[in-house]
Amino acid sequence: MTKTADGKMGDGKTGEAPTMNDVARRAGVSAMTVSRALKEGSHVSKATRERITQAINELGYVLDQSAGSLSSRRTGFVAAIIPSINNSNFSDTARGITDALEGTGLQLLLGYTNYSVEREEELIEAMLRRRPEGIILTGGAHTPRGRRMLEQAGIPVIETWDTPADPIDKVVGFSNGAAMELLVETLAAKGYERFGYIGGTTARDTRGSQRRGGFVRALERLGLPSDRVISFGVPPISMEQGAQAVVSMLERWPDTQVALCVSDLSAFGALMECQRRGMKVPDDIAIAGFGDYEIAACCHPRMTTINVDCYGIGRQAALKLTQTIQGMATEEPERITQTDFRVVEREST
Amino acid sequence: MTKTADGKMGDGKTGEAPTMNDVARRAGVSAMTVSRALKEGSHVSKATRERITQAINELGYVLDQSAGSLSSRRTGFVAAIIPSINNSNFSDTARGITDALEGTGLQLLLGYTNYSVEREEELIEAMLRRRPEGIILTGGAHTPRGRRMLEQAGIPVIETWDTPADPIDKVVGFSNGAAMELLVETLAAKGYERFGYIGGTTARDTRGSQRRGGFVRALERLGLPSDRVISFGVPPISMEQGAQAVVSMLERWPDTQVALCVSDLSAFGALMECQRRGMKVPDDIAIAGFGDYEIAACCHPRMTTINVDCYGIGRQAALKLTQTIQGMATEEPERITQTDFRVVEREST
DNA sequence: CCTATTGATGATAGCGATAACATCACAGGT
DNA sequence: ACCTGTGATGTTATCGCTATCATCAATAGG
Repeated sequence: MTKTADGKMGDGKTGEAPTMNDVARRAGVSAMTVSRALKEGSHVSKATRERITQAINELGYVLDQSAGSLSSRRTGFVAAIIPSINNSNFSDTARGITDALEGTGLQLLLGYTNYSVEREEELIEAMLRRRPEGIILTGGAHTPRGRRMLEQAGIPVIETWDTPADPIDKVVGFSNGAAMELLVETLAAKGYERFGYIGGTTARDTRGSQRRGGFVRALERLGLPSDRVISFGVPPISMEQGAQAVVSMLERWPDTQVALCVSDLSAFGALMECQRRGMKVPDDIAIAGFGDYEIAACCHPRMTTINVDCYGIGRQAALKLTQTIQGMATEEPERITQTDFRVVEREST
Repeated sequence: MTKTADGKMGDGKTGEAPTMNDVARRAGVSAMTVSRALKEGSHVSKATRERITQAINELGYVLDQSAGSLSSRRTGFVAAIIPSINNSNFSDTARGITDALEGTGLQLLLGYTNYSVEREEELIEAMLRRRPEGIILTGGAHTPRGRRMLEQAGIPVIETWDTPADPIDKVVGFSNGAAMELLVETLAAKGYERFGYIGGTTARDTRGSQRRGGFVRALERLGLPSDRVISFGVPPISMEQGAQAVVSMLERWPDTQVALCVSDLSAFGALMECQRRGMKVPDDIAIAGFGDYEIAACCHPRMTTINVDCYGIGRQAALKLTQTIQGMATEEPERITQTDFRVVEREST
């Protein structure tokens, strides 16, 4: 309950929210001056600024940015679309984006697709309606219409988490296939020969498919059998599904020496299930994941996995975006940025 | 590369994005009719609608919603502020919100505070600048200015994940203290007597503090010692910190029978650390968490915890919001909604 | 056949801010 | 004293859309 002496009621439930004009009138200046006072680096005298600040506080005024952006033709939005908000790899990327946007005056508009390109298309349109100044996507697989909208939007587009063959604009990512190949090679060098793979069904999860592709390629190159592939559950596959999948795998190919999983989550599920069945990891079976989630470093035994710079992907994507937006001053940033990945060998292999 | 015959270039890189007037001209109607054609439930003849749709496709037009909302005084935004986007409990809530918003034409504007009320205040202001039609917060602890802004915003405010003593407007949550009390009682009934608690330092994480409060209260009521409290690390505490904390606990109070943790994540870290040290859970020490994360159901041994309806909190909050926004038609929804929680007894206790 | 109702469309006037230009006062340099 | 530059402020004209009212035709009811 604020108490005010003026005509309007002061309990915060004023019929209409105050506008910049209300502030201007109260401070005895023009609206333009208020606008200036609210923007850094504008010339407003100290005394005036104080009167305006006071008026703003008295009225409880909050700038209306949608009105402002219509006029200034800058919305201050950056859109980002990730497959899932619940997957800590992608939420790390979202964090990286937000953090890199901090202080730029740009705000993140976040959406998630549930790994569906159709949903992605809807989201692209919904975001584009808000006129973001740039857009960050996960992966390079889009519907034709989605892609067309992106191309025509006239804003920088950054595809991440992948290295599309035919990128729309800019890219910050890595080859999921190559990463998995590296993991296979590393483990093969340790003497493992009978590899199994656990992943989700079908191609909805493009990164998952690419990892499986890398698995097969690497084994073929090494002359090892590459057919022990379990596809289980709709991506993203859960811990529980990882547990079930490893059971299937052990039934079909009981002599499997090492199970590679599409992500640490399914790998963890598999690991726990093996322990539940009294198997020793890595002695009876080795297990490795992908993503280097928190859990991989903490579980027992600690999990071998591929570390991916999720946060860095987000940061770099946002950086590239802001450079391009404010850009022109400095050089245009590189179109393609390859991010690092590395095998983290731990106790599970 | 679209090919067009008109003056403008057709490769999607037209200097200026087309506006509704461009569409109108091309379709031979007024802008108003285009606007109607883009809105469901407006009277536009089939033939006209088709011509407009075609013009839109040819031009690659996308509605500018910021302009629209200025005019219609409805932004179509709902703001939500959560402590962390990386915590699956809260991202579940965010999912619940998004899902409940689906089809309402409302879009989520998501921000996270990193458990800082100062950051929350900044976020509240940033979001309010976008004129959301409602706002969903986590917890009932805000800065005075943050609270004032919320009260004056003139939009429905929903506080979640908690039951504030003095709510701003509406609430969807549960008592974190009561939930922890229930857990203590349940375990005490099984015969445990020497309880320890692992949580983060200080009050930044209000829900964490309340859980600890419930722990102490319940034990006092039962006449059991309530001083075995380890505060370790800045909230939210990680798996790794949980592991370290349980070590401290065992050093100080080696005969602790059961360790309750502020969340499943720290509980999991503790569980793994105990196994690493060759302790049997629950025989040598029992462990329980809070939140019923995916990991609790999947680890070995499976973890006893408190299940909280994270997704439902989000869903119900968003539902309450949309009801209030479109509202008036039906009854105003209840101000306070208590959500369920329950003890899930598993193998770790 | 006349009025009432509904559907389809257009014209006009903002929504609340800011860009761009216009003033005016004043400080310095000469 | 004169010119110039700059800081402080105001005025005007949009930004791209939609609310609202107005118009006119077609349909329905009696």
